[in-house]
Amino acid sequence: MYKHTCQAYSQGFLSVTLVFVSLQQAVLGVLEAGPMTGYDLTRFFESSARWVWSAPQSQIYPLLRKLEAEGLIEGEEQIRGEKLRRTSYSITPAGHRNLGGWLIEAYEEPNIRDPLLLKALFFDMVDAGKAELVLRNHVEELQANIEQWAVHRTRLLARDTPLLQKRLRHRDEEDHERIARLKAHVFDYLIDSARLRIEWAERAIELLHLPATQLDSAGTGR
Amino acid sequence: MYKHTCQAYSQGFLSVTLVFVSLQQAVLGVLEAGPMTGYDLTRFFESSARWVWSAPQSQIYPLLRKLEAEGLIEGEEQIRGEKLRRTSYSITPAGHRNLGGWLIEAYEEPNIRDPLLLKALFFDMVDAGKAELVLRNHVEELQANIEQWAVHRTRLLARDTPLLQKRLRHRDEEDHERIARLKAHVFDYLIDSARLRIEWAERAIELLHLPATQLDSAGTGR
DNA sequence: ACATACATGTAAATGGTTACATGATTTA
DNA sequence: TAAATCATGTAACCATTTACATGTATGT
Repeated sequence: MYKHTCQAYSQGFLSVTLVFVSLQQAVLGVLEAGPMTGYDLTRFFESSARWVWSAPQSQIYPLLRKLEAEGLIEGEEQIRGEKLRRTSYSITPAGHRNLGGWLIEAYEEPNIRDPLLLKALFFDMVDAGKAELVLRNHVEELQANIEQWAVHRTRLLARDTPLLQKRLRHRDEEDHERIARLKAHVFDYLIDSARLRIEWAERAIELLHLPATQLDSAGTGR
Repeated sequence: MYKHTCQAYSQGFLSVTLVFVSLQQAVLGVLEAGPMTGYDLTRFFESSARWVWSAPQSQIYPLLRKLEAEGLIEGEEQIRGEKLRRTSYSITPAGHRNLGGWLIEAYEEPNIRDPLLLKALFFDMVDAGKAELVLRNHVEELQANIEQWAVHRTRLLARDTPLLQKRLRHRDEEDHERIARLKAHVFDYLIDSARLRIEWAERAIELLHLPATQLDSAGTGR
């Protein structure tokens, strides 16, 4: 997220600064499965059932031109029907190297910036019922997300998503199970963290409503 | 995070669009405890032991001028020593209303954009040992964060942070315990979600290294 | 014929990061 | 007297969001 700079190595005077921007890596990672057009990528990043990264259409096309200018992807013009031209992009060897380099770079936590937690910090300033509504809404949203993620997770384990199928075609068969498991595990995290958040929100609702007299007896332990 | 627009109410032709930007609300929320200078706010948002929101100094001063122009905060010039002028800002009644309105507005989940999950999705493309290093680094970082958050949580429960003490001075004594508990509960979440992430990362390391032959027997259940 | 999906583009505004810049006051 | 802290500012750049814009192909 955002721009991170990282001293990749600095020995003597040599010091290379890598800039890593994640939408770029997300696009490279998706294209690693196989060629796609800007339109395909747009649909993928715009909805994609709350995938790990999202981007509006207006970010995709300029990025594709930038990546092509840098030689990380390569476009091939195609004609559909009579006039409709479209460009199918594939990742180049340089793109592969760029992605691989990013993957093994040290990860630095972006700063936490969670608007709901920010609200929760100040919920004592407003009516408990109204604060509760905000939290209940959030719980419902999370529950819907969990269902979508669970479906996606199951499909990954069954190797039943279009992207994964394309990707596995150029990988050794003996690795297929490991690859599917690793990807599904990412959705394990999304599901479990949403569940944790639901539990947290429900406990927060309790705390909002506890009257002063009951507070001293309730547990604070940890 | 970022700009969200929300149809606060639309009856007949009346339609009010609220724009809510969280750094603004974070600053208002902090100033609700009591007046502060730009410098105080800068230190608070720059480090603040991984608080819920962060911002560099370069964002603070322009924001303060903007909030003052909108009448949400009010600056008072002070002189320290002979020449050094500084401005102490307090929240105005309009600022209070703005903050209160934001707090009870519906929360809409920002899109997930988690660079580590993105990396994890593609970890099958690189050497397992190198991917493991990235995850182990992350686990260490999280453990350090947990310690800081745990300290802060304990201090909140003991009503032992400067900001909370300032804040409680203008609140009914019978609410103090509830307020402290609510704020501490936010740090409960930070701590628990970091623990979950650590567990997830450790399981991911296992998955990275499982040889093809072992994979079929290991559990996938859920 | 009309709506929907395919396909690509641009512009303006906001929020965030990094870096540069300057000077006063306090403490060691 | 030098270093650290107090105090405030600006400029350039990047990532993201929202909105506008245009045209083709396909299915009903």
